[in-house]
Amino acid sequence: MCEKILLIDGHSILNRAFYGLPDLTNSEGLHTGAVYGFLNILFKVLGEEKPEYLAVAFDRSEPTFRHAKYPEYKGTRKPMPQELKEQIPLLKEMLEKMEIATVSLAGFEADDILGTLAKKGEEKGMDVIILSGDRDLLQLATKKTMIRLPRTAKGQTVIEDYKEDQVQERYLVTPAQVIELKALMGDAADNIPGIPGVGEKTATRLLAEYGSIENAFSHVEEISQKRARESLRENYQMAQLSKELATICTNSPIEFEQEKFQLGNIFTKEAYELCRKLDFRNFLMKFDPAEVNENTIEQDFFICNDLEGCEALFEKAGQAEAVGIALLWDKEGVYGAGLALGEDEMYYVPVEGMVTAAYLSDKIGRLGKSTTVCSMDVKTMLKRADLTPDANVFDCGIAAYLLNPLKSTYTYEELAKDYLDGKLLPGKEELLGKISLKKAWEEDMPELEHLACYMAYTAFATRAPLKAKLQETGMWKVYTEIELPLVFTLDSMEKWGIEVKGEELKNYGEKLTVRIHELEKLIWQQAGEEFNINSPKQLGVILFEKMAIPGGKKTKTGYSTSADILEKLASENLIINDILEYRQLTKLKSTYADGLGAVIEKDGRIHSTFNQTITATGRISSTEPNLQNIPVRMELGRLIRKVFVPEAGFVFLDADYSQIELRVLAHMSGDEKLIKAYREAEDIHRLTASQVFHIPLEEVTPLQRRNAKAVNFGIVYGISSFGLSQDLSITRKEAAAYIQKYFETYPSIKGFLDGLVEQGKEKGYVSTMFGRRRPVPELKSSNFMQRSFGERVAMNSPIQGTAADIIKIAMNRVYKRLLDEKLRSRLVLQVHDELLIETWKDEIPQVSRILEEEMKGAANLAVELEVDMHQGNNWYEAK
DNA sequence: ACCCTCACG
DNA sequence: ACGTACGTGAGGGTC
Repeated sequence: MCEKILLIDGHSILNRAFYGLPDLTNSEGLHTGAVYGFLNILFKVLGEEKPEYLAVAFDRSEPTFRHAKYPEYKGTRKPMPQELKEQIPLLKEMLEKMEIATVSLAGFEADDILGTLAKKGEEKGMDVIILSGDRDLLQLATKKTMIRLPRTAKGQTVIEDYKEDQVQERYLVTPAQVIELKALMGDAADNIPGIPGVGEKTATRLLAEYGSIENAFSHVEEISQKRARESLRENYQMAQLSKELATICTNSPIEFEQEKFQLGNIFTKEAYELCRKLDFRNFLMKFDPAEVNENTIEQDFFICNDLEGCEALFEKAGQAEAVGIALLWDKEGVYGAGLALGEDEMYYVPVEGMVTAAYLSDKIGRLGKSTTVCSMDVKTMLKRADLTPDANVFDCGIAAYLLNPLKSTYTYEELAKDYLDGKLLPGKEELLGKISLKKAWEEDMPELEHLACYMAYTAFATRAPLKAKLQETGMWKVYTEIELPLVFTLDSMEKWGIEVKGEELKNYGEKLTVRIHELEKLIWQQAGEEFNINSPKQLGVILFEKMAIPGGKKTKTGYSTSADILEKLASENLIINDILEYRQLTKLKSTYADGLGAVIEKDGRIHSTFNQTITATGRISSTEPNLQNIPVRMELGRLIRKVFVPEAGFVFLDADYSQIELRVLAHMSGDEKLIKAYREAEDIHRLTASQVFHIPLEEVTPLQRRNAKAVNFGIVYGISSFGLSQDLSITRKEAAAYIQKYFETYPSIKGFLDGLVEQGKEKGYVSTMFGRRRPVPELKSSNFMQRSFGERVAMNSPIQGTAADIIKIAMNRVYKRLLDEKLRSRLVLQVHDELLIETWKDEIPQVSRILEEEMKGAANLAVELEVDMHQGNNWYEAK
């Protein structure tokens, strides 16, 4: 086997990555997408080729010998975008840290360096691989030099390989003739003119017949095509110059520094740190942990796998002031636990022999009574650890969420980076990759021990800085009095779940299917062809091209077919109504009938997950399935609620706050008139209409009420005349007039909202009544749209967030009272302003009282918090 | 993986 | 001139 050298065309591959892939930015806002793409392809090719030598060539900014011959060379290039430009030094830094040789030479392009090194490599008897995005390089292909050209096909990167023979096969010319081809055809990118009137076809034919431009010229009279013949005659000199320009120099004055090109370990500690900094998580696992880990935490990891040892360990842990705990489990089993007794004392306890899942559950439960159990995610741990609501726990994920609710994940390695002076720990993905916990456990992988210990370590070590920051920011109370107790409340709701009648759900779905098929036929009939109605793309073409319904474009990718657009066209086009009904029914079928049916568990109940660290405002969210968006507005959809039923002997009590956000607004703004309105009014929207339009309450028309209601909503969302005009289908001017009248009617509201924006700009965040913060970085944006968004967010978040705080407080109190008063009734759902309690029939009066007292009493506002309550034998009836 | 659409508050 | 209401999650289509 020959030795092999890989030569890379640096700029060309970087360019390709930049234009071919979505841009990325790291947490500091650096553009990194092109560097990421470059490394991706580098790793791929290194894996395939396994070369002994490697060099990356770059162009330089100085003029080259080609400019001396032809000053217009590359003269029409567009300037490189800043986002790409700034990635060049970044790539060079990365290559340097990977100890990969980079080569450049004043007066020469990267191509010339590649050509020269390829030739020298061959002379040394090596196989040569050239990686570039530029087809011009094909002229360098030989029997021993292969050109590899990556391209994107169907979202996947595939590499075309060319040795001498493949060039001939694909382009019907020899590598040397690639130069002639380019000279004949010209190259717009390099500003090489070529022969006008000669394209790829003619050029290839000329070369097949005459071999070269010179020979073609000497037989110019024989060329049958008139245009080509005359053009070649006229432009022969230019063609010769083009040929010179297109020829890659293979004897540039560059050394073949064999030693420097030698490929060593590219996965150095320095490169690792840069990958970290750039958030290239996918690459981190390529590095050898032993090599890159500067921290010596792993020295302090111990395994404890016998019962006696565990007894002693938990005994000692129970006496510590706090312990970090990480419980490793998934649906298939419990695998072990990590314990941190100090920053330099971590233990891994695998489930094994006498140390069972139940043993760990019990031991962790006991720790909750004697010490503070710190965890990255307490609620998840509660599913397999016997901790009661009175346990002492610290939840690092929730603490970090409060400190910055805009992050999408709160993993231990992120928390270590953010709260332990930038400490770099390997994350789960990096340790285990795609390997499941179960597999790692079965095979006794050391990475599982490391995962458990790092997680426990982080939980332990971040507690103090997180607590300090929460106190500094005034959020310690929100944390201890709202969020932490809520962990237990939500855990209980998840565990109870809610019964769903699977059979009825199936019947409902089948009824939908019948009508869906009818509609499908009707729609196809009217369209005159069969097509996928679910495809907005196909539907757009059918409606707005084939049927030529006037409606026009909206989105970047094609026509908008959303319901609000279609509804405007419905009156004149019968097909539209059928499409709208079809859409409605397929939604009900796929998301609800089928979707919910698929997640009913063996106990006949659905156990959703309530996420506490997702939203920017402080609300909770619900997933797998989402039980916070079960249909209610349309009757047909609302019927789904009939399949949600209480267990035998129970009924549902459903309690919801009446206009909680508007009441919060009244309180926070202190607007006397709005507060007074709430004290008097039965129907706030009607009263708003009466006051805004200066008409007696009795004379308010339904339309006026509807408009006033929309304005009330708009205010809460961070009003804009455009948004309101869209909602009400009125002009912006009219919308602006409504808003102005509203602000005149309730004068303190405007001042309050402006104050929120002002505060957001000044402090960088806005706050709820209880001190929960939301950062609003958009307010500093130079982009108008972004800034406007920031302003609306600044106005909305304190209102939405305060309402979220209030219902969370109410939930905790309701949950506590149900426990304290030893009731069988249980909280099962929260839908932002609504609580659903599965109520033991004998307890109905008591639970009603509890709900009313705790919901109304959750906050003391200048206006009453009003609660509507209903009872029923299913969720439909209880609304 | 991303967009569109639509369900809820 | 920009081109939007605030906050979510899920399913289907497309590339």
